[in-house]
Amino acid sequence: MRARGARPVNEARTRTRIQRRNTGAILEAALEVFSAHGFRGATLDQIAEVAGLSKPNLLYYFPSKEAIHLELLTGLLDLWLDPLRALDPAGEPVAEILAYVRRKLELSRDFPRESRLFANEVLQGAPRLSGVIAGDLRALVDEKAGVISAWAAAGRIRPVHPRHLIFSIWALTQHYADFDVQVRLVLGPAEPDPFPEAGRHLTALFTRLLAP
Amino acid sequence: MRARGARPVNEARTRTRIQRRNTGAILEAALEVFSAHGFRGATLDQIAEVAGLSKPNLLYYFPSKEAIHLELLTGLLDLWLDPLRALDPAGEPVAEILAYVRRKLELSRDFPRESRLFANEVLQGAPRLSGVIAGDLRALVDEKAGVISAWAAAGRIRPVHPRHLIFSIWALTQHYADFDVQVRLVLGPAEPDPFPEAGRHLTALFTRLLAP
DNA sequence: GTCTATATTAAGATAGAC
DNA sequence: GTCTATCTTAATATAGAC
Repeated sequence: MRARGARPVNEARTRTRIQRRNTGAILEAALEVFSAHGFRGATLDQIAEVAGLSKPNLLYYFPSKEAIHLELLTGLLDLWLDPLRALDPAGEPVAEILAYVRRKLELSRDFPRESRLFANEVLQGAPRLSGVIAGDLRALVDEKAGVISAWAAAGRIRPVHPRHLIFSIWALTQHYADFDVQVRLVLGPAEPDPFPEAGRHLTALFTRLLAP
Repeated sequence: MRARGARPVNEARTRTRIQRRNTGAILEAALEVFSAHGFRGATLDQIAEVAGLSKPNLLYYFPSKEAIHLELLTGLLDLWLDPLRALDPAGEPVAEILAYVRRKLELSRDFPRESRLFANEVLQGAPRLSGVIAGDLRALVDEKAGVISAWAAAGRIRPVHPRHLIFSIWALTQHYADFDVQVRLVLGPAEPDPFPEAGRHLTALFTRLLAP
């Protein structure tokens, strides 16, 4: 046993490790609860219970409920926009767009809670995201819309409104995360995993829309 | 001036007229507030203020916040499902489906709050709608999926997964209501009304997908 | 039918012991 | 760092006068 205050470096490392574990548990629990009930519908009690911590302990790591929510939203932006960033102007047009669709559908399958977190936020007027949407996201869409327009002008894809094409990709892929409950209830128990069929359907849809 | 209690029939009519006006104002205000903030995020104070009534007066007409919300949801179901019901097996296949798309897009344009009310509900697990979805809605989709399959089998439209086609129509049209804020922020102020362009885009999309 | 006043509960946040 | 206890506010709902 060492004296109190000794080896501050190790102490710091220990604290950091605990902090990381707890911060991670809180964010994971918050994602679960916020995505299922929205910001107002979620309670710190629920998040604390899911995280396995006490409510005051949550507020030791984050200053407020709002701060946890904001941390989640901003932390997820990159994950959410990376597939569009990856659209390569030098690639084969139809293959590039189909790859984007596939990656977005994989996000819906693998990160449905993240999708619903964003959907909740945008649905309620995007109060915390309007800046990013009107800024970074709009700039990115403008850039990629230019790429798509150039492909269409060169006859490498059929003519299409580039921004509405991007909206269509978002709408069609995110639908399988955001409306997951409805999709599964309508398909019924005989089709427990909608994603393989959804992938084939969307591939056909965008191929027929775009292949020259 | 007539004696208290006289002419009960007229009294009743008067009450009924006031009741109708107030009940309508409450539901209109509730739609505004619930669609913008979700069930938990909405407060009776907000609804009362928008309706121009006092909070206790709200609860004179409806037994609870939950009851107002449920009345809205169930009251909107017909409006929401009618376009799919109208899909005519005897019509020209591509025209029928394009008409369905157009009617759904018009619903998004003209009743965006209703769309967001449903979206909020389904997004959060459809706690109050899962019965209808697994029942009436699923039966309706099954029926119309049969029609679409028959059209495809007869070579009158290109082969397509009928249920995922219906999901695609829902996703693409409702996106313009549910993600309206994002659509407008990304398009920017130069394009203040996304719907005309959206209509042309979706017509092209479904024509290329389905026209044999 | 409508209002003021209030009961009751839930939820975000803090104090202070350990 | 973590907990129990508690403060404070806000929100649903009700009582009771008019």
